[in-house]
Order: sequence, then C-alpha cells, then structure tokens
Amino acid sequence: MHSIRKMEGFKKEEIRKGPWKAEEDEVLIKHVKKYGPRDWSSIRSKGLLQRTGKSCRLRWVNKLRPNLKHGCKFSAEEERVVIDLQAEFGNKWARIATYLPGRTDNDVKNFWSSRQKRLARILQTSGTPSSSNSKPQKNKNEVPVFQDVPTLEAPVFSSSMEEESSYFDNPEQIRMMPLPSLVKTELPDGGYANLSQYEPLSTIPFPQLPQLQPDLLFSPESHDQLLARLDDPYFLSVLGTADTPELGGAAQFSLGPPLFDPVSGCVNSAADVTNHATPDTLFDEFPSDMFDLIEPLPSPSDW
DNA sequence: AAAATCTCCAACCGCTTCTGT
DNA sequence: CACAGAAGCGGTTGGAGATTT
Repeated sequence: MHSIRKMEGFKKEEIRKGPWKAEEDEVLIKHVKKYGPRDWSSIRSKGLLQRTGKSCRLRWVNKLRPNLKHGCKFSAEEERVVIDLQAEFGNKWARIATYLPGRTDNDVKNFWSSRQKRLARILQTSGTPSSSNSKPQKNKNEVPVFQDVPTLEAPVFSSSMEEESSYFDNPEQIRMMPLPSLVKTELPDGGYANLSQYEPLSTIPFPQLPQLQPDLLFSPESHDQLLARLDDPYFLSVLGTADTPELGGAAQFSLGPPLFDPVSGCVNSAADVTNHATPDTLFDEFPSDMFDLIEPLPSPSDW
C-alpha cells in the first residue's frame, strides 16, 4: 500500500518519453506561440508537459517548426549539397542543415547515415571474392544506387507555409517571433546573416557550390580506369566518404550548378540535375575493395 | 500469406557550448 | 573569473512500415 502510493507519487513526477501525442504537440505549439522557441525547461516546470526541455526543443526543431519538409525525400540537389558540404565541413549536420531550407540536422544526419550504409553494403557485395561466398543479396535497391534520382520531384523549397503556418493566427506574429537557432547562419566569410524562413529565398545566403567538371561527369569506365583515378585528389574529393571528411576541399573545385539560381532565387530544375551524374553514381562503378586503397588525408585540424 | 530482412526516421543520450549571475 | 543551468549538437537506437523471399 504504502509503496504503491509512493510509486504513484513518483509516477506523477516521472518524465514522459517516447512518441509525442497530438495533445502534447498542441501544448508545445501554444507555448512557442506565446513565448517563442525558448524557455524549454519552463514547459515542464509550469506543469504543461511531463517532458524535459530538451525533448520539447527537439520536438519543435525537428517536427513542429513551420516550413519543414515532412515526408519528402531529399532531392538530387539536396543530396549533392549534403555530399559537398559534408566533404567541406565534416559531420557538422546542423551547419549543413542551414543550407537546406526545410531540413533539420536530424534529417541530414539520417540521410547521410543511410547513404553510408547503402554504400557500404554495395562495396561489400559488389564482387569481392569473400562476399561472393556470402549469401546472395537480393535487395533490388542495391544495384542502382541512384536510380531514383530523375523521379525525385519533391517540391524543393516549395512553400508549405500555408499549411504549416496554420498553427498561427497571424503570420506577422511568426515574423516577429524569436526564431530558432537555424536562423542565424554563419556565412562562409565568417559573417552572419538572417536565414529567416519567411524571407524570400533569394536573400538566403548560399555558398557557391562547386561545379562539376565535364571530365567528372561519369561515363562508363573500366575498374582499372577508375582505380587509376584514385591518384587524382579531385576525384577523391568528389567521393566525399563519410569517414574522410578531411578529404574536404570540395569547395575549391567545380562540382556542378549551384542549388540556387542567384538571379531567380529559385532552385535549379530537376531536369538539369538529371543530366549530371551525382557523386553517388560513382559507387556503382567501383570495385568493392576500392576504399582499401584510400588513405585518409590529414584532417584540417592537423594542418 | 507469413516470415525474414531492410530502410527510414523519431527520439533518446551524453557531451559541448553558450549565457546569465 | 567561476559556476550552474540552458541550449545545441552529433551519435546511436529502436520501432514501424516496406520489401523481399
């Protein structure tokens, strides 16, 4: 009896974990509406939710924030941005996410890790003697890593504002609302600029993404040719393997059209992208043990 | 149709950085 | 300057749904 009461008392104080209910979201949204995305821990201290401030913040940033792209795959452009910026910044997901409106660090992180798994599996199963003994892989996704690129028609940077902002009565209120950290975006030159979701895209600072040089647009090559290319640092930089962000320096090369057209402020059409193989395409051509031959370059911190 | 396997992603944890006192 | 609490970040995990056998 006594212990049960004790347990009940304890349970009341217990911090809730796991999936969020719609009611909890409501409460959180109301709180943000009223106070802005801050004072997360006060949500619990006020007894509004039995969630930690940390959990509330995460929920807001990853799911409830306006203008997030829910349930749409990374477009080819976005993939390239991630690949390029990962090569440049390393696993700085939050930083990379600031270049991808509507994407969170979690999105980028998840995208990258599934990509890595995919590539690892491909390398493992694409013909090494050892792997040929292992049980056959039958996942059809394995063969054409990037086969879905041309069909990716996510409304990139489309304004889902209408539906999202329905959380709020007054758009102006949103505009004036203190914005989450993503708003403050460090520019490549070290300065800061506002990356407000409510600003026209053309005002969003965007790094000049490298342009793909013609000889790196991937034509069918023999494995020997590909291996020969491993001596080319440019070639390696394009690969941008997860484990070797140090390879970096992609920005100094030309890797393709920028994601944004600086004139129109729009994203380059998917049609353009289909004309360029993405770096991922490379992996289809590689011998599976190729990466055994690559030695990571020293990391920038060691320079 | 059922079981096995794979993929995606929401959410947690631990650590680091920032900010206020 | 030192400390504490809050916020932010990156790594990891586990479950749900999709796909394959």
